[in-house]
Amino acid sequence: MSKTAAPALKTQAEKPPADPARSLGLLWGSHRRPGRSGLTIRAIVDAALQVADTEGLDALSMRRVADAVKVGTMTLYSYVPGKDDLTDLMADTVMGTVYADVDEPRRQGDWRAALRFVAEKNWALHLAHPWLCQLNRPRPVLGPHFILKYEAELRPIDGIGLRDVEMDALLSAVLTHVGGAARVYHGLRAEAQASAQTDQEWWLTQAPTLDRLLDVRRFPTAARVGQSVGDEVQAAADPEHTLRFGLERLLDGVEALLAGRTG
Amino acid sequence: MSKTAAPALKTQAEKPPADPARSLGLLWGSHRRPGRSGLTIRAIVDAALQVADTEGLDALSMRRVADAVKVGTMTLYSYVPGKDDLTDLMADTVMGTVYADVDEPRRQGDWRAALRFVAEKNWALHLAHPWLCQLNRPRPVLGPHFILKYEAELRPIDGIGLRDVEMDALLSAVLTHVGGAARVYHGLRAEAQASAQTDQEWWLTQAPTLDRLLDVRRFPTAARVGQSVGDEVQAAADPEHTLRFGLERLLDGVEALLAGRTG
DNA sequence: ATGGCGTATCGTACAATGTACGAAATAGAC
DNA sequence: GTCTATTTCGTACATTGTACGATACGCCAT
Repeated sequence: MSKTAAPALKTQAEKPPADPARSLGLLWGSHRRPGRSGLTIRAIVDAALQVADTEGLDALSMRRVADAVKVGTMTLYSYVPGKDDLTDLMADTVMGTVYADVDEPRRQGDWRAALRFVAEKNWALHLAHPWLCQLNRPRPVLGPHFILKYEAELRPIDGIGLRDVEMDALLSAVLTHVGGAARVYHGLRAEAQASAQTDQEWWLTQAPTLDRLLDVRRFPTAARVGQSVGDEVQAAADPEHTLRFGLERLLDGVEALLAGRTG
Repeated sequence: MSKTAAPALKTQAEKPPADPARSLGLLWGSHRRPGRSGLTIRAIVDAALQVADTEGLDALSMRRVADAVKVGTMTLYSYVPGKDDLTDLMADTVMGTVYADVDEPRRQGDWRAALRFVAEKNWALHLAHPWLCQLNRPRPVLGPHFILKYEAELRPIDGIGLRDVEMDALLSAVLTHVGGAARVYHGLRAEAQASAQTDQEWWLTQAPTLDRLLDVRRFPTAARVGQSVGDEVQAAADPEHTLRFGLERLLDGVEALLAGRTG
């Protein structure tokens, strides 16, 4: 029927092997060894970070990065196997900027203070690099800075009475929570910017449309709570409140668990 | 320089207005009104869901969907303004499959049982539709099924002693937690499938490479905990454990808060 | 039945993307 | 200075979302 003569059809999802050893080696290797043109992996990653931080992940293309470092597009591929590896490098790189050293979280006091500190720093990380929760790498990155960050975040909750897997689960819960709040936060920001309005104005313009559609009779709770949340968003402090509330509940829950074990 | 004669350059991020009223109207409108070819929005969304569920979000293209419903690609655009709106419709549609009715969570018992039920159902939702945590819509979808789900999830925690914004924050924390666990879960699954190995085998093949790179002297805690987590993953039950641990801590924390207020 | 009108259909086209391929240029070894 | 291996990068291609316009069809007045 259609005249398109497909040269090859992919019924299965077939990707090139994506050698994990190669990727790991890249992450852990030296990024400062210059090539013939004086270019380094470090410089490529820095340029990519610059683009992503200032123009968003959508603007991050291989051509764009190549232009930024003044080489031909394909030259990048002699430094980095592909775009995914580049984003891995970007992610691992910013992981190195979170803590001054591997014991900084530990120095904040008890484990509660440390986890609050961890949450704060990760929140700041997501604010500085909005693309972090956009890039959708399925596998964890496992670069050196990531491991170091993991170590830094585990230390203050080591020995407080949790099993190893519980420590991991707790940390994962905190980080996931921060990431989720950041996603919401950026969603609101993007919305505001897209409509060239403030968050407040967005809710005001959307309210009439929603009111007509959202029947208070059918959705009494949702309508009331949504209204309250909308009011708070107008008051501007919202996603951080959500973040703090969930975090404190989580910490209280851990405290209860520990108390139950020692008591 | 380059011979590409760009007809228009975008220095700024300029998107077509993406009329929110239009999108909302589409979400809340009738999806069963057939066009001249007998096609309906419902049928399009169903076909898109089929593709995304079975072949992944990467395989979801307008051409693919159009083929599935046996129309020309551009015909879709007389039903749906664009791909983003289609994914919005997909998301809202599956939101309607989570609960049997709006009071199902409430019927599970107290608020703890209800929230556990909510977490379970959302977990199942993410397992059935892996693309859910991949699609990166910045703004919330706000379709009818989404609102109904929100209502269903709010009701059991209404009147237990939380302020409105706290109810929203708590629910958001639970859902974010589930989503995060699901992301990890799918990451492991994808990894295993990509390498045509089981999770266990993946850890086994990666372990030697990692051991060489990951110095136990520099990362004692991370090395030990990572090892433990790896062992548990081999034991197969892991992401659900992480999910359950964080959830229970969160619930305990809420309980402590409520006890502090009434006591 | 027939003519006309409005809209649904959809073939073609275009800009953008990641990257495979292979020719050209260049640095280092002798 | 010549040879060789590697780096550089222009070109090309498949794939994506979707803008544009020509076409074809259903419906209504006649």
